[in-house]
Amino acid sequence: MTLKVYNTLKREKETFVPLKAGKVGMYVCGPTTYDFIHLGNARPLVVFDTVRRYLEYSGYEVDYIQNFTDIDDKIINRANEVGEDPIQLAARFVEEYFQDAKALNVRPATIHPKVSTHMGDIIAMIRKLEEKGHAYEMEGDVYFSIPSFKDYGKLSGRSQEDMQAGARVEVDERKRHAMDFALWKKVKPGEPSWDSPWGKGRPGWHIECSAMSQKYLGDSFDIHGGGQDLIFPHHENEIAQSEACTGNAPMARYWLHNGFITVNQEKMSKSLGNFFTLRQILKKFSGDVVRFYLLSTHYRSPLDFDDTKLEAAQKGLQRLRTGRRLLEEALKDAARQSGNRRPAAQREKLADQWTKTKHDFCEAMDDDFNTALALSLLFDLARETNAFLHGGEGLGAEDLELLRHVAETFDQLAGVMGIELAETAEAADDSLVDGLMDLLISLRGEARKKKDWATADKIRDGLKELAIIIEDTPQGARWKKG
RNA sequence: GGCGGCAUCGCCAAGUGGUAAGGCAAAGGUCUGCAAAACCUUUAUUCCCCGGUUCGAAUCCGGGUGCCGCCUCCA
Repeated sequence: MTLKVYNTLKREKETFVPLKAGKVGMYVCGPTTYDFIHLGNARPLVVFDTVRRYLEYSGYEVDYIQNFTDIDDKIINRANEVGEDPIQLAARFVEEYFQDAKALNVRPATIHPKVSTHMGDIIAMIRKLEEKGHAYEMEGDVYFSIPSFKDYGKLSGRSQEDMQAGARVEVDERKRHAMDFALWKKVKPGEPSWDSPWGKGRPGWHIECSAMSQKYLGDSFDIHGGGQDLIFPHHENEIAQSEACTGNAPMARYWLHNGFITVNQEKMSKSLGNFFTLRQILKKFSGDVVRFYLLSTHYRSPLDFDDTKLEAAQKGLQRLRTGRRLLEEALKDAARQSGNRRPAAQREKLADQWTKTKHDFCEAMDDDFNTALALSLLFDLARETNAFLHGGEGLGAEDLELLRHVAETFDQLAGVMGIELAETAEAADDSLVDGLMDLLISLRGEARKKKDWATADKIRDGLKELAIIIEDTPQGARWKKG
């Protein structure tokens, strides 16, 4: 099977072929750390973390680089507002970022480079651009010269003429071309600054990604990811800087861009004021519900946000978890393992579904990471597994072996999506709670034997208040955290 | 004005030429003391509209309508 990815550069799906066999170099634009991330920021984190997991599942060794923009106008402005040192403020939100990422089960990148610790690399690249005639200095500022790079516009599909006509920003008169952009900004009073050949100053926004991706992944690498709004100007400018600097093209072979989160069909953004921070959302829903919700739509489609969507995601995820739990109980319940194996037809039906699931899952993910389809396959497998368990009492050795395979597949495939279905060890390992629950359940069992429904229901309702659900089964009552 | 995307059941959503996945919600049934969970059954002759190509289109082409995004910091 071959992986196909939609490449923004070509505007079509292409077969993915890495530069080096068995290895993938991947760069994803990370956040500017001046505040908590919002849900819109969370989407690329989850999407590209899933891309990474699937590449690894497919056997690739992945070098995953995600930067932090820790020097920037927004950071300086925020720092001035709250009276905090900008470098310190940025560092603080880097820490907060890692907490959010962990809640979403987003693994740390191989390397998380920061602008503030790569000044030498950035300055060296600007100098090289200057030497090659792609950059010019004006009174301490350095600009990239658009006309010096003939491919400018190839990612976003604009011609240089289009852009000149469409330029609405106030044009700095000193620039040679309206669209020339800053590589280095001369220091202003009260701003953090670094020494450079052009005097004190700080880097422009785009140069960091060119310098840092080159440092860690080389002149040319496999995948560059980010949100659709970065296509222009950010990624267009990265291409100009990197390819002008090295003379090699392409900077990245595959450009992947995720769609936006919208609220009432409008883009969620800070300027519209319609954003929700991840922290706000995590007060009502767990990180894996948010992750499940984000992956339930293809990554390039827009995704509309509201609570009802997350509630639906929560219930769907719960259904998968229940299926996984019933499976675990069957595997552990010695009483059911009576040796009366199921009819072969029943077993074959489940075995077929199991085989089909593994195959179709890869096919779905190979088709430009179709996580929505991939997740639906887990539902199909869950239904078939539940039906199998529902279809009789005893389980023979062959049945158990099959169920163990199914359980393993559930965990593996859900793991590719970054979702834990099996109860985690830490959640299961609470002997005090277990002991108390055993006691309550046995008391309730005695009440039920005496048909004392009032007492039995009081215990069940009381526990429900504490978010513990009691379910009666022919094998006795069981409980779970709601 | 330039460039791009989207329109599929009440809601979400997959499906790029072969006769509409999946989830949530809803209805009926099995199980249950009642529940819960699970299972079974039902719920789009139809994919924004109008033409066209084709043996055959949600899927391709043309036109229209509506919505959204980028072109300025933004994931």
